[in-house]
Amino acid sequence: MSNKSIKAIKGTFDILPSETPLWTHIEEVSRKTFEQYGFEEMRTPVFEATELFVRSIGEVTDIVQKEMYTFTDPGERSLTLRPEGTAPVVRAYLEHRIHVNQPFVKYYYIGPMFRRERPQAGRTRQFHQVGVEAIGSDSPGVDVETIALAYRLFVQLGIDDVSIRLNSVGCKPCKENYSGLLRKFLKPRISELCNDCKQRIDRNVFRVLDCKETACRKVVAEAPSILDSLCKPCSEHFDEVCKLLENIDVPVNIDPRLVRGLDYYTRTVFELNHSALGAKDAVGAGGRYDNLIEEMGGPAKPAIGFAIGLERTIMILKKKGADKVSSDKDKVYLISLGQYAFELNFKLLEKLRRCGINASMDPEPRSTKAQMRAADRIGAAIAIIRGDREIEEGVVMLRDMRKGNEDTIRKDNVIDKLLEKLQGEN
RNA sequence: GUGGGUGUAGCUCAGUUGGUUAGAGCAUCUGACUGUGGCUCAGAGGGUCGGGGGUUCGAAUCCCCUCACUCACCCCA
Repeated sequence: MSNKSIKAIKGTFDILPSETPLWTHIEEVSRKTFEQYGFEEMRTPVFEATELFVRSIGEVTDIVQKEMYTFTDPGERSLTLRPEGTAPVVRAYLEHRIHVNQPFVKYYYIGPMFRRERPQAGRTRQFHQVGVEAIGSDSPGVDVETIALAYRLFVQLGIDDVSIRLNSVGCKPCKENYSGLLRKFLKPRISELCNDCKQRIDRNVFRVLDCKETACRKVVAEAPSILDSLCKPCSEHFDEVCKLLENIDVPVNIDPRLVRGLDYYTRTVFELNHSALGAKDAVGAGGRYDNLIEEMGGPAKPAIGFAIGLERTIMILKKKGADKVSSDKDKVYLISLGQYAFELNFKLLEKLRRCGINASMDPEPRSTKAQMRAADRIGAAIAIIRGDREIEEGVVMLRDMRKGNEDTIRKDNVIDKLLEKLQGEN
């Protein structure tokens, strides 16, 4: 390929018509499932003030430090393409003062996110997420509803073998206590840890728990559990979450080593994993963020949410061979033998479309064979064939492309006959 | 940011120790079938062999540089 041609930029990709039905299917299933659970759609801009993400995600996180698409607009404002969906929703929630008359709200969003990472399987620079945020309650029931929804969504998509990891990182004091304990535990064993983890002890201790190096895992296996460091309210909250989850048969594995990358998480955190994805196998994740809204200058409103990655969901569906979605409405193809027939068909084409029938025809009257092939290729249910013979008799021929039989009918009855046939099949 | 791998037709890929007009399958178009798709058969179109430089009588093949893509690590969904 010539390197002069303009190509989609690294980490982005086109979704061609052969793939769009799968994407719209996932979006439709998501919308339907979210609305069953009482969530409403929120749409926010794809770019925001940079400050929004710096404050919410956390200044020292990798996302903010090196992965954001940040630019200065001609008005000298620093803007950033959203790297995740929670902060914008929270911003909109506060900006419209929704808490004033709606103490508890449930939102969902669907759309592209942007992070400048090195692309690889299941990770692109423009990627797509669907997610939810439930704002205004710290009831364990909301945690459970949210986790159940995440699980349900995958089941609805035909993925019933996700595994769910669940943990609680506690409230702020719990987190601080535990990070102290963990440091105290790790410092004497620092020589046993990998180089990355040696630095993590000071920068972000929790991440040591997540390390995949076997040496680190060995050390971590004996580390104190965060669940033992929770304060009484956090501990009771977590127990209640676990109990309720059991009641409704959502399978979770409690994993005291589960931590999240974003700073704002508190208490319940969870991750949905699938074996088809390999080492980094998260397809969805979320958790509580009880302090974020207050930290963003709003009222003290506890909240919880999650997001799932669509590219990864599609990877799973493809590996399962479940990525073929049923085709839409039946189509009709008009075949013209000769110029005059072509003109008559062109008139009929528009009439059919006005009746709500999906109809198309060749842009020019080619050979019968070529037009038949075209009809076959688009998967037409019915071909309307018209040539000099039919014109002379005032009829058209309807060919059922699946059965292979043909009917000759009067041209004035075409639409009624078509509607009848198409309806009979659907 | 780090480390591997791969670049030949729209797609998937062959291409021998360097050898002259660069191949196959799929896809597309045309025909066999002068008005009928899927199957079969025949034919056609489609390539600056990623780019640049070097070695050589001769380079897709060997050397150097470069670009792109890809997988993994880091981190995240």
